[in-house]
Amino acid sequence: MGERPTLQTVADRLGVSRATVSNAYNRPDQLSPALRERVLAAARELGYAGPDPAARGLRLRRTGTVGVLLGESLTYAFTDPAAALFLEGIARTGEKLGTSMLLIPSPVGDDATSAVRNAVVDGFCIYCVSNSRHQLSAVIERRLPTVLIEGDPIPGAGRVDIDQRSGAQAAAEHLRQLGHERVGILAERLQTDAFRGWVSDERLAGATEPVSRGRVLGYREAFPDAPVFEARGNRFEAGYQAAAEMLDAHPELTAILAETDMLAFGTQRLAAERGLRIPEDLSLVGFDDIPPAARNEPPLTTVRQPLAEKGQVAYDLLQELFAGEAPRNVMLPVELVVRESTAPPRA
Amino acid sequence: MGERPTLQTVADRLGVSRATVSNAYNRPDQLSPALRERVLAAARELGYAGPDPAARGLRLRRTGTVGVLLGESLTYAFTDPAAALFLEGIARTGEKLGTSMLLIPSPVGDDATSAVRNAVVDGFCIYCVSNSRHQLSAVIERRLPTVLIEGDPIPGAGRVDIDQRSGAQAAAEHLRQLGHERVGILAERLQTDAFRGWVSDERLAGATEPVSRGRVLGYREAFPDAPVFEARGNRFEAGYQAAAEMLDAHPELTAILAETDMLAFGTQRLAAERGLRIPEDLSLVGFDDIPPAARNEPPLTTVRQPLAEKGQVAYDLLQELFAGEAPRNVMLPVELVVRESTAPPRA
DNA sequence: TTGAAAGCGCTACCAG
DNA sequence: CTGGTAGCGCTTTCAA
Repeated sequence: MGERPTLQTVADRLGVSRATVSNAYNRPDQLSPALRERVLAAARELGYAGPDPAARGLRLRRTGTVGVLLGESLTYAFTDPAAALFLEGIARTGEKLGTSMLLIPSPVGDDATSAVRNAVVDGFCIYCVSNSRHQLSAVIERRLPTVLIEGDPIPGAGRVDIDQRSGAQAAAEHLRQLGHERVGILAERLQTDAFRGWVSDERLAGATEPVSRGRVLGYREAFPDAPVFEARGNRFEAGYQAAAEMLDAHPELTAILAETDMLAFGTQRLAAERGLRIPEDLSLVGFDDIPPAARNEPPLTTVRQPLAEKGQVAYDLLQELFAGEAPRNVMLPVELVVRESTAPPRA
Repeated sequence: MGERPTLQTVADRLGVSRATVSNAYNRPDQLSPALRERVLAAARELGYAGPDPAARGLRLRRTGTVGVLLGESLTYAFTDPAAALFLEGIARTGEKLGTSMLLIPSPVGDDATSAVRNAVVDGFCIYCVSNSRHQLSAVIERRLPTVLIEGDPIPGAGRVDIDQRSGAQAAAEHLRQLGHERVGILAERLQTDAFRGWVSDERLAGATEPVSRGRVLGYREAFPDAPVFEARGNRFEAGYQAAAEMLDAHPELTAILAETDMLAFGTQRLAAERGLRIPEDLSLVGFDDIPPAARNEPPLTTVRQPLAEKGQVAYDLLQELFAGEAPRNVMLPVELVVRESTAPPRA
């Protein structure tokens, strides 16, 4: 114990200079293998774990870590399958390069930005953080390479996106072609507030959340008069409750367009409790195509987006920025996947 | 652009000393509010984002980040619900304190340890990493506060654990009391190799993975002769395939004890395909009580462990170590949850 | 091959 | 309340 050993400690022990010890770790070709071995042995003996990462980071201006900001609480990362898959994509790519991934919380406290300002990272990935302007500007101030995922553009930052709107439109069009005319739309947060309830045209027009805005507008393109209910949070229960209000107010509906698969699952549960069969009594459409969608009973009609690939591409764009290249925008394809939760409306 | 501004840049601009600028950020009570405001304004104007985290970390020997090691690939974090819930517990606790969480990969490459050695963190949480001895010793060498989750003890490290063995034993005993005599056990990795297949008594005796070892031995306590099949990976498909081999070889079985809920789910799928009803034709027991277990059809009998709490407690123990307290061990309770996937064997 | 010296950007101490 | 000063532990020329 006692003093924490440093490069110097090891150097002194061997009677060599700090530089030599440093080289033993970072540039093995700069010294004889025998000496290197001696250095490493001495280090082991002294309990020296190698160059201190903080000091190294200071000197090198590089840490091998990318920071990830999640819009919601950090717990979201592990709760929402779509977010999890995206992160898995990032993780997988980082893993290949041996880089770590720093999950940065959005504390509700007074200084939401301190975690951003203190993050020892080489760059940032921002996933749906439009709701936390402060955090966003803290990231921008850091002037580090940054990639936005499904967010409104920021100058200098790369972007990876999917075509929310045309995906949603295709799904709605699918319902229309089946003969549906009375459909309800279940939305997730449209603005940065904590609203929950029926969505007015004004609210929809003023929507600030890019994902929700794109999807709901896409749905509305096929069904301009469809009622829209805004759930709070992308969770099963939120979908369940939103569906309840929707069907209470509009028992005439023959189909539900949910903004996400999670909301669709909640809707399905409610439908089951009310004795509505899917798709015979009610058609149901989701968005995302998270893995459970295909395993669902009945398998869910939904819009597939390449979730893991999104993470991978985000990481690649970040690499490009590290390399000094100009920021790029990438638009990933979406695809309507028709399964068995949609059918023509009852006669 | 150009030069990245530093504390000094801001100080020069205002004609004050570095210390004053530093104080403006870190000790607001050390200077007049008016001056502080001027400093912050100048910083904003110069595009200075606040003290550099790397330099700060070097000076303070503290970073506000905890490193988390996952045994498997990092993707495991987002794939396995039990791991995800544990991480959520950590995240939630960290979020309160405004600290970030660094996910450290276990690259398969030559230097599995570089990510550990380069991690700019105040401490580590180790989740099931017994399979990567190199990484483990790299962590130990760092001599930072460390907490082990369900791992074999390390001197100086805190530990949070659950009583795998008695939980498993209770589950097995439950089957015995229902009248089962011929049961099969589905295990997950018992040793650090990539084995998959029937488990000999020798292999079981030499099991190095604490979680699997505890659970399987617990199951075996009630059924000393039960055949054990080792799946590769805690995944749905692995459970499916393991169950297939188990039931092919032992069609006489009336119940399956799975080491995890995930393996149980895979087993259920296989059973369904073979026309075996649960629990009428086959009783099924899991372990973990991940959320889908309760929603399963039929609801799964399993052993509940407090997954999120495990993360929370781990974080708390780490805090204690930061505060200089002695490392503690905490054993969290498990509880058999009898649902509808178990019943007496057919006559 | 090796070693001496110059910082990377910051905080904390101490004297004003 | 302010401003010098002394490092935190490291990497990297450059000269030997």
